[in-house]
Amino acid sequence: MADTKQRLLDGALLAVRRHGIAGASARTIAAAAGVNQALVFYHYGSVDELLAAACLSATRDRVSVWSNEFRSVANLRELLDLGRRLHAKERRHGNVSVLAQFLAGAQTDPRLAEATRAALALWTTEIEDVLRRTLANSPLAQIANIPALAGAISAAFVGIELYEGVDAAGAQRAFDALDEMAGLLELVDELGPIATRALRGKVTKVAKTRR
Amino acid sequence: MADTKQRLLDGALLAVRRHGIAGASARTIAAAAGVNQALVFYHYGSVDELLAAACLSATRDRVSVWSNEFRSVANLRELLDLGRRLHAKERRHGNVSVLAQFLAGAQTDPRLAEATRAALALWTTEIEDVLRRTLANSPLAQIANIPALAGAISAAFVGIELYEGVDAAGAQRAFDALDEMAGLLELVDELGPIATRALRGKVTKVAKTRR
DNA sequence: GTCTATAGTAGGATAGAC
DNA sequence: GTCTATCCTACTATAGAC
Repeated sequence: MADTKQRLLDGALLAVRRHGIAGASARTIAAAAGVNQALVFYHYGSVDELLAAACLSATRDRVSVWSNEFRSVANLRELLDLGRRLHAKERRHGNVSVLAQFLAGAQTDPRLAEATRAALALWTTEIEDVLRRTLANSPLAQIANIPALAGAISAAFVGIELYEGVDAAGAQRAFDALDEMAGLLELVDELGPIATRALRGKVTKVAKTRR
Repeated sequence: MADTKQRLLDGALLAVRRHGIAGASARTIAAAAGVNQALVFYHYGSVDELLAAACLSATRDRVSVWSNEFRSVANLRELLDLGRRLHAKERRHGNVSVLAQFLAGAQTDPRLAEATRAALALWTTEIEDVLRRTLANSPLAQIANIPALAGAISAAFVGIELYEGVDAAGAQRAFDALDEMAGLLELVDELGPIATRALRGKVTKVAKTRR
């Protein structure tokens, strides 16, 4: 059945959630999936291959769930707020630190690295679209490299996810701190026409010297 | 000898660098340290315990190496520049992704979690001092929770480290993007007395409503 | 496609000689 | 303190019955 392949994908994620990437073996995965251990190799050839497939498939699922929310984000603060809701909800379902686990495992496993890079790119693309849209009329757009900034945001988010695993309260405070920073950017935006024009002028100057 | 305990600490790091946290076994560690495998258990009781000790000891070493540099940082941009130099140099010595590896392993291992939290706190404290010093005269200080912001910065840094493992060019671009953001903050700082006063006023207002 | 059985390997941990 | 030898467990992967 095609059902078994799917169960193995789900089982792989469950095993990573429960035991970390290090403890996700053919046996723990099969147990979590409720299928026979040999089927891992029959359907996917190796544990690594299954993990890579699970990483991509799961990320595709989650991104598509949040895709509409990303589309409705109107400014940086809302993006941060979405990030926070996403963090909270996905964590409750245990879907969060999984990507971070894959990322860690990818450091020493090329096959996993390829899949993880692709999975992260799915999130980054969503953020990129938001930035392009929300920064369209901002001086920031002139100075910022949007895809690069999107990558930085994704990476930072993953870092805070990992941080949460060792210091939950600290991670919560970190999100608060980013809220404060976003609030500051908002204040800059509301400074009034004179200051805004001055800032825009400076930014344009800097942007020129960069080219 | 006390020498053997040290060799095991070094071997543990070497093993994590080479094989990731998942591949750091008593055997690979002992091989990297050039000592007998049984000594892991004689000196540290278990592999986890050795890894925890290695994480703390190594972080203490690295932090003390960079401590003077942290002390000479005068503004946010210099902090970012230090972060970049730190990233480059430590990575060349392979000392970088180690903390990220520990952090990933810590997600499913309480003993490792404790040590990793403490190790990360060593870096965070350094950053906290820098922020407190450099933001002393900035409107930012009123609005920002300095320890929380330091935590966010540490976590984000670790995230970019992990990101580098799957997409080196992307990580490089992420640093560039953060440079651009720091540049923007600098521009805001240089806006001139009128705009600065306006911003300061707004910030004070916001800060009040928060209390 | 799915199962059992098993070969072969690697790892955690300990006992006991030196 | 350090070594060899070893036990036991868990893992990857495959062969072969059904």
